[in-house]
Formats: sequence, structure tokens, C-alpha cells
Amino acid sequence: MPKILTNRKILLKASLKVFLKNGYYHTSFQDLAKACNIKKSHFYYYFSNKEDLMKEVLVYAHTYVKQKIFSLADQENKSAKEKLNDILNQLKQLYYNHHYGCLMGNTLLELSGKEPNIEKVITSYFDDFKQTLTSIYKDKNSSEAPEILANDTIAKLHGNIMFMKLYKDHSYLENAARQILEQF
Amino acid sequence: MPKILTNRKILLKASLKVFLKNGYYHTSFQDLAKACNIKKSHFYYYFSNKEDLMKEVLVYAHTYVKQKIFSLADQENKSAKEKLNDILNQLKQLYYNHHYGCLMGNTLLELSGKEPNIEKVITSYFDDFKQTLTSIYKDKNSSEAPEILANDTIAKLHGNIMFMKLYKDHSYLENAARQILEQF
DNA sequence: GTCTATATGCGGATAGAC
DNA sequence: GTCTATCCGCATATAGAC
Repeated sequence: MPKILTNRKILLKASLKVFLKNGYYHTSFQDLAKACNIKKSHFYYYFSNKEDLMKEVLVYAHTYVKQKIFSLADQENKSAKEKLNDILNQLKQLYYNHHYGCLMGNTLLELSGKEPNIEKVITSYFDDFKQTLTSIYKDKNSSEAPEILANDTIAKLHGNIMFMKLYKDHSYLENAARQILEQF
Repeated sequence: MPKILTNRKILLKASLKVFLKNGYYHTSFQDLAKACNIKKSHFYYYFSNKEDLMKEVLVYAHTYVKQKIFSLADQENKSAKEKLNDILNQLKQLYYNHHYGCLMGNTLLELSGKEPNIEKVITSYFDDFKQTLTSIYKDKNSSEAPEILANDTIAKLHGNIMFMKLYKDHSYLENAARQILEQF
């Protein structure tokens, strides 16, 4: 009989959903415990406190997106525009099953200036996102610098993710992605 | 001697700053009372509860922006581009004294799906914003519908307000505003 | 209109049994 | 590794004196 009935990864995945839905401050260990099917005190066996848990959740999310999506920028035998298309399609799938928006964006707006340790993880995510798109925009002929184009694209995506959440309508992200691709 | 030492408007203005800095759930009546120089129980004389207070704060903010900024779209003897320039300049001033971002955007991402009464106020703000810019883009020759252009502009602004908050750097909004104006 | 005092519940966190 | 029990503080909110 295994002594381990759960593990960090299972807890991180389940906690992520709760944080995405409820935000950081509005999520209690009670909520998390319910979603994870464990007692709330048991979180302290795996994590030192709530901040630590959230940090790990965000690191987990970043790692997942990096491997699953950002890595598509490294595909050989594909054009820059094809890579961009792949990335945008995968990003859309991330957001299409709900109306909770983006965990990184939500958490940034909620915690920036309050929880420096958590903020660092979010910064590293957006740095990574920007670098990924910059590498793609380097292949585009444009009067604008690739870093600027990458920033514009991320800003436009997240502005439309905001609209998506506000109006509970996926078409905002759909249209933004199409427009970004057309303008490449 | 006046019996009224404070009033709703004073409380709303001071509370707005606290909510902008700390968010909704992370703000306690303790924090608000300190910023307003009253006892925390005294809020219940003016507002029925925290949700009601926040709603009033957002209504106050909307009214302020509507009168001070959105109204610039109605100026006679100015071109559409001049009006857009005026609005963008005023919006920048709203955000340039701090790195807390936008109260409407922050609150939307934090409370959407949780506090319907508050969400309605936010929706009405963005509807108003969109309508204001739509009226301006109607004067522009473009293959895109004015509503689409208005949406794009708001999305781009708020995406860059996010960056502004993340990197504590005003130039994101500055550049976005310049670019929006150039593309008119 | 403004205050003091207080009720009540829930939050994060710890101790220690099994 | 997982649980029960519990501490402590703070949160929202109310009652009622002045």
C-alpha cells in the first residue's frame, strides 16, 4: 500500500483551478482542501504557507506553458508565421474552456506591489513570453523592432482576454489572434 | 457647529485610493477607516456593506472619467484626431502618478464572476468607453468598423496598463498612446 | 453623526496523534 | 502522509451610548 495518496503535482493542478476561478485573497485553504480532497492542514505538509503554494502554482503553470506552447517557436522546418499561428492556436485553447481569464494576468493585477516573491514568478513568465515572440518577429520585415512588436502582441492579447472575461465572449480573443496573424 | 464632519464624497475619494492600491478583498474596513480618519463602524452609517461601498466608489470613478475625459469626444470645432489626442492625454494623466494600474481593470479581473452588482458598474464603464471611441472612429476612413477600432484601442491601452504595472514603467502607456494616435 | 463595545465567524497556521 | 483539534487574530457587521 502506497503511503502517498496525493503529491505536490496533483495539489498544484487542483489548486491552480481554484486560484484561477477565485483569485488569491478570495481563496481560502478551506476552498483548496475541498477541491483537492484533503484536509486543509495537510497543505502545510507540502507547502510552507499560502504564498509559497501560490508561487509553486505559478511556476507550475509557467513550466507547462513554456513546454507546451512557447517551445513551438523552436520548431525547425516551419516559417515564422506558421510558428506564430501554432502558438496563438494553443493559447486560445488555454482560455476557451471557461471565462476566468488568464491566471498570470489576473494574479499580476491582484498581487503586484503586495507580494514580491509571487510577482517575480509572473515577471519571469512575461519575460519569457516576450522573448518567445521576439524571436519570431525577428524574421519579419518591419520598421518596428521585434521587441516592440512582441510587446504589442502580448498587450493586445491580454487586453482582449480582459474583454473576454468582461463580456463572457470568446470571440474577442479569436479576433485578436486572427488580426495578429494577418498583420505579420 | 456642523454635525457633518465628513460626507459620502470624501469617503468615496479616499476609499478609491485604498481600493486602487490594495484591491477589493485585500482591503479591510480597518484600512479604509485609517485612510478616511473615521472609525470603521462609521462606514455603516453611509453604506450598507463593503460591496455597496465598492459599487459606489466605482460609480463615482465612472462619473468622474465620463465628465472629465469621455466628454472630450463631444467638443465642437475639433477634428476627430484632436479629440482622440485629448482623451489619450487625459487618460495618461490618470495613471501617471502611481503604478497601481486602472481601478476598473483591476477590479474587473478580481471580481468578475463573483460580485454581479459590482460587475455591472464595470461593464457600464467599458460600454461607455467603447461608445466614446466608436463615435470618434466613425470619422476615420477605414476598412474596419469603428466599433472594432474602438475595441482594439481599449484592448491595447489596457494591455499596456498591465505592462506598466508589471514593469513599473510608464513608457508602455506612453508608446501605446502615441501608436494609437499615429494609426488614426 | 460619531463614537465605544462587542458579537460572530472565518482566515492562516501549529501541535501532535495515528 | 494524513488526520483531529485547536490557537489566535482579523474580518464584517451590529447595538447602542453620546
